Amino acid sequence: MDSQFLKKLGLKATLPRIKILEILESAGTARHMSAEDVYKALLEHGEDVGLATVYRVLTQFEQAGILTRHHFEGGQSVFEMDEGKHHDHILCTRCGRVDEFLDPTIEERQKAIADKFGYSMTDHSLYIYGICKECRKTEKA
Amino acid sequence: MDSQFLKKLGLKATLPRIKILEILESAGTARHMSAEDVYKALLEHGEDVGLATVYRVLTQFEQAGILTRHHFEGGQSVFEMDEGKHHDHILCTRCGRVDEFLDPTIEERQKAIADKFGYSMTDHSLYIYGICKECRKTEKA
DNA sequence: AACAACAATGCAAAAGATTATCATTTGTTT
DNA sequence: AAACAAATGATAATCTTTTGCATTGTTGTT
Ligand SMILES: [Mn+2]
Ligand SMILES: [Mn+2]
Ligand SMILES: [Zn+2]
Ligand SMILES: [Zn+2]
Repeated sequence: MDSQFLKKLGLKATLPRIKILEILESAGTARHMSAEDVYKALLEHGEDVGLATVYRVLTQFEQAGILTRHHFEGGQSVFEMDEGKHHDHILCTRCGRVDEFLDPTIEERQKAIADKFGYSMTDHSLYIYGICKECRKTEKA
Repeated sequence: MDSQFLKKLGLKATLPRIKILEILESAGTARHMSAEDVYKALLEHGEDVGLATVYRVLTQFEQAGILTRHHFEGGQSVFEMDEGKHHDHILCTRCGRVDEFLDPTIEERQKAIADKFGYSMTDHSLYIYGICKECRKTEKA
């Protein structure tokens, strides 16, 4: 039960939090969701949760370390459940497709650069933008 | 004269554009400026330019390819004059310090990843966040 | 140098995303 | 079940950026 999971995080097991957790866990392919996305998904499931609450809960989940916030190009923050392993993103600016990758060489180099400049690295963000294979196909017309 | 430069870009040589160009060219250390930063700098120089115009002109300069827009963590876009060579950024989340670097290995790997996933890469953004040496010193107290 | 044509500007309003306020409801503990 | 604190929802507020529109400025032409 998600209630137990929430309590372990020190969060009250409220209905909105349980529902948002369900949405995020069952997101499948559309793992990267904006607050608005989550809000709409809730409405579709017939759940009556305010948008302000969605924002609040997402921020709490982020602080609790169970999800990550990303700043993809163009406005809103997007969130995704943490599946333990860090990864970066490559996305199609045409159709919005998102793929995930982890490149040990890049990770390593980042650390080396931080050291070289005298920074203690706390975080990093890497986004690759491009046009996916599908979109290039469609566009050939 | 900046007027000629602007005309070559197909932009009318208006006072706001000339002044904004001057600000950006002479920014020195504070090369990474938000629209608000540019606006304040103009006011300090006694120039009476509207904030809306600053936003418009910065966007035009970006489209003309003479400056680059970045999305650092936390809010506003920042702009910097293009000095020809692409580079990435490492920044201190404590004091706002920004350093620039270019790592051929990382650039190479990014391209390889795009290929592997079938994307034709159009752009990428890499930010490393951390605490700079100075800030770590101050904080030891 | 004055003119017409059209682009650019400034102000204020609008928009979009996120956060804050506060009365009311809910979860948890007793 | 009662009591207390925490969480919610509706709405207002904030912050950044964009837009609308009347006015002004720039440029090529008389
Ligand atoms: Mn991801
Ligand atoms: Mn730079
Ligand atoms: Zn695509
Ligand atoms: Zn610092």
